[in-house]
This record gives sequence, structure tokens and C-alpha cells, in this order.
Amino acid sequence: MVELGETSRRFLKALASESRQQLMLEFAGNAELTVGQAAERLGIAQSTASEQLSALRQGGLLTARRDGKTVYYRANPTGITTALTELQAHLGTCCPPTTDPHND
Amino acid sequence: MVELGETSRRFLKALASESRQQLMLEFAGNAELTVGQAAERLGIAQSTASEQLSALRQGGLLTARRDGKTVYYRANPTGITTALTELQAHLGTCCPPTTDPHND
DNA sequence: TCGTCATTTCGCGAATTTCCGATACTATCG
DNA sequence: CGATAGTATCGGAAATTCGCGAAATGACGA
Repeated sequence: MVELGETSRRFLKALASESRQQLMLEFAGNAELTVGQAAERLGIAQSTASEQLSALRQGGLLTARRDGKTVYYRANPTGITTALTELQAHLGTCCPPTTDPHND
Repeated sequence: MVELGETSRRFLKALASESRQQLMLEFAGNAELTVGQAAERLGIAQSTASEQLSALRQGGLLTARRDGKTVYYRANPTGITTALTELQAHLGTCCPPTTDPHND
């Protein structure tokens, strides 16, 4: 029950890494970045950026769009909201968020 | 900026583990468990349970109360809500959650 | 104080993650 | 087709996490 779906689990794993947290920050202001740009900004290898971005995408945090040979990544508000909501529901099962005004 | 506080980072790391996710489920219904009980329920070593519970507590997901030699753990709705809120705010910086009803 | 129970901390091997360079794939241009 | 540019994937070394048993800590009762 409330088994926390596959996507939400990837969501948590993706955000559990500080480097990926930082990566997410680069997408502030609805920015659109290529793999190469992300790699350059964080000072990491291109292959690493590709893998990290992929992980974030699989967690529903980013969307990818291909234009020619370039792939553009961008934040995915819908996926984030979905995961966050599911997470909230999941946690809601183990603890009444504050639905206990008169603890008897 | 929006540097995602220490607790929230621990929160994410704590929940990124499936065994700890399962552990959280044991606290459904506002249940209160000792370290030994948690270990027994999940079929893991007692020392492992102690460490996992500690990680969850440091992430603000659980609270610990000591009575004699026994430590009782319980879900921490306040901490969870706090972390979830901060997380939402953090993610809000990289992407308008849905503040774009009339995309022009 | 001594012994015991519940928990915590420590040490360690196994499994996983992280990051990299090298290589393969894909699309564009000449 | 051949060259090139941007990504993705592969293979491996370093770092981290996981789970355990052993040993240390803290609390209670005899």
C-alpha cells in the first residue's frame, strides 16, 4: 500500500546527490541547457553530465528535447509536482501531517 | 541561494534508501517502535536498525524518546512537513510549479 | 558494585554510486 | 560517403553506503 512508485523512488535518489542538486539549480528561471553547457558550468566531464541529467530526467525532474545533434534539458514542473505529491501521500500514511488537533 | 538546508539534505538521503522507506512504513498509524522491534519487523540486525533509525531521525523524519534503557521512535510530522516545504521551495526556484496558467 | 538488557558505536567486507576517459552512436554538412 | 560535433554508453578506479557481528556505552535492579 502506498508503495511509492518507481518514478518517486528515482526522484528521491536523483535529489539525494548534492551534485545533482546543484545541477538542478542551473535550471533556475526555466533555463534550457545542453549537456555540454551543464558540464561546463559545473566543471564536470561531459559524460558525467549526460548521466546525471539522465538520472534527473528519469526522476521526473527534467525533460529532454532533441534539436539536431543537441539535446536541451529543462526543468519539469509537472513531474516535480507529481513526485512531491506522491511523496506527501506516502509520508501521510505513516504520520498524520497535523490532522490531530485533539490528541486523545 | 536557496541552498537547501542541512536537514533537508539528510531528509532526502534518508528517504533515498528503500530499506529506510520500508522502515518508515512501520510507523504507520502513529506507531511507536523500539529499535529492537523495528529490527525484528524488518528482519535486520539490531545494530543496523539503530543506524537506520538514527539516519531517519537526523533527517527530521522521526523523533526519539528514551524511557529507561529503551528508545522509542515515532514519526515526526512536523519535521516531515518542514523538510517537504523547504524542498518545495528549493524546487520552486528552478521551475514555476504551475504558475503559468495562460502560457503566452 | 555487578550483571544484564537495550542501544550505540566500531571495524570490516560486499554492494553500490560517482566520476572519469575512451569509445560508440547520431545528425549535420560538404 | 567522409568528417565533424554533440551525446550516450562502456569499463574501470575511487569513494560512499550497506549490513553485519563484536565491542562499548548507559540504565536499571539485585
